[in-house]
Amino acid sequence: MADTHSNSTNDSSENPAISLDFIRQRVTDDVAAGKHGARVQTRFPPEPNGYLHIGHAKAICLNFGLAAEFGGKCNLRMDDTNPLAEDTEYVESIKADVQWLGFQWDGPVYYASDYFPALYEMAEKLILAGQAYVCSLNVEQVRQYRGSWNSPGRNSPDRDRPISENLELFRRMKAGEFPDGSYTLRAKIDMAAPNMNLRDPALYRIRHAHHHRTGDQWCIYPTYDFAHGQSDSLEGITHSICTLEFEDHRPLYDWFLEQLGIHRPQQIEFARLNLTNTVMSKRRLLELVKQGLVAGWSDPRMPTICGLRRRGYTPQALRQFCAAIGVTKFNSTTPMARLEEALRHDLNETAGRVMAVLEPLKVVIENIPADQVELRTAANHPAKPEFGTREIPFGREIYIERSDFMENAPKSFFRLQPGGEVRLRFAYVIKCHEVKKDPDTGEIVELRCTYDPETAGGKTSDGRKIKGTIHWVSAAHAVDAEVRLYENLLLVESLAEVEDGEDWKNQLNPASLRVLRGCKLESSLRQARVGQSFQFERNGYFCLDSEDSTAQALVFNRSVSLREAADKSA
RNA sequence: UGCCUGGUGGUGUAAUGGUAGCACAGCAGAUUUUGAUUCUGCUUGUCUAGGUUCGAAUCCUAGCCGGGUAACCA
Repeated sequence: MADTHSNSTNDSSENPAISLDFIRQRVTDDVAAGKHGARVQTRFPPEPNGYLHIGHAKAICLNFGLAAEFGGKCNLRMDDTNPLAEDTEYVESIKADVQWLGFQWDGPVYYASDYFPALYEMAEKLILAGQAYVCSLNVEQVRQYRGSWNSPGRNSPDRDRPISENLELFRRMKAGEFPDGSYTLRAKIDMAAPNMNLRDPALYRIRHAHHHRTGDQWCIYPTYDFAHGQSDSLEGITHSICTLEFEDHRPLYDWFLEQLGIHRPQQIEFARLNLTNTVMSKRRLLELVKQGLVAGWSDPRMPTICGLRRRGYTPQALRQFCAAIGVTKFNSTTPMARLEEALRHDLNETAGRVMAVLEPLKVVIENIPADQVELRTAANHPAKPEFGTREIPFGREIYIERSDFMENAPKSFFRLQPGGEVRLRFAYVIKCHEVKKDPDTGEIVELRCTYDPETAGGKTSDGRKIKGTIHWVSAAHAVDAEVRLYENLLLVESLAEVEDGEDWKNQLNPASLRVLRGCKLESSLRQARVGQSFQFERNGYFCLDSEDSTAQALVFNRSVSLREAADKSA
């Protein structure tokens, strides 16, 4: 997929830091020591059972970034050892998301399933070496035999099965002679090991299931532990980076490679990303999608890569964010505001400015004839002349934001009020002298104003100060559109605050999506393309919705609001 | 309760025995035709207790607190 964001990039903040994080430090040391022939090869190994999210982006930036910085390579490998959960739909989305983020894997996409034959051979090798056996215990029995943290486990009654019998049974498992769950192949390590992962872990289980790539070729599938390290090894990975929960698996990862006598990558664990006010677990994300609580994986409220993309996040902003949060082993939580700030930082530099009125209030400028239209020149970026200018029509009837007018305004309010003046951005100063209301509801329906012809461009001829400047759109030229405003998905910062037994979905923010219809946009927005970001002046950064917008019915998403001064009135 | 692992301002993250810095947030001010941006300044921190050392966030000991971990998930 192409980088659909046409705005120019600004990756200056992605320059290599002066200080290295602990992983980069370690890789630096390894290279200096000539380990693995001073070669650096990483991999990003997602399981294709869901869509990638911002947490994966951290891992992607780390793995691909590391490879790039050390002149190495990074593979993309689908960790597809569980046919029950995986699907090609996910494979395709993962590839698209990685590329959109701006990374390209080395060579073809790899699959753990490509190694099923090799893995099978390794399993037989372990059986022959007396280090693996076929066990007939069921799930419940295995749990009981495993013991607990305080008590050692007991050996399986099948632990001392003769090698020849193990081999025969394993081959029959492969041949499909047994039903699911009837046998497993287990490593023979130590049922009293303090590390539970070493208490004879399962290597293979029987699953008469259709695999998204190997079809019905196999009915036994390797477990994560048996597949991951060896896959790394087969690909010549030097540094196998994963998240903290795999720390306890490292001894097992190393054990397999040592027993098999094959290339030994170094597993290094880092803390996964936690973000406030959102959900990140695949299970919960899937729950939102399945229950229709969001409009699919790409709902702009989702922390998925495709959701963020549709929301208007740029690859640059995401990469900058990942670089800024750093890599450690400390279990931290990053405020959502930090992510939003990364987007603003990028878009402030790259997004062209336009005017759009989200909640329109009609203003009639009485001293302009009905048929008069004047073109005003507007800068496309206040600080970047190279963005050029555009002509915007100005006439008798315009729309301004309802919130930019107040009848009984406090002193701190410096936009439009009865008898007061305000500057129309790029146009003239207007003065309000009449407020028209709906006789029944009392709602303000129209403002009658006059403009000062001596204030072309907004500068007064007599030197009087005009404090407020508001945006506006010519009523005769405005384009109607739907605009979607987004807020945090969750009301609470963390789901840890949810009490046991309570449905976490009670914490979903009812205001996470607010749809505004009949918004009045500057006509240039008709030419907006998917992937292009704009700043609607004073309102925030917006982009065309990639799924629901049509030429007849434009739909814009607010990517992120502008920062607002704390004391802003009204 | 075992094992693994971590603890630096409000939130993150540097300092690799030698001035505790940076970012985000917050506060105050300047500039501003976006209450944006930009710029300036400020507040707030080494989990605790001992020890080693001329000198400790860093090394040692003990404690305290947090996270992970007992799928035929990954």
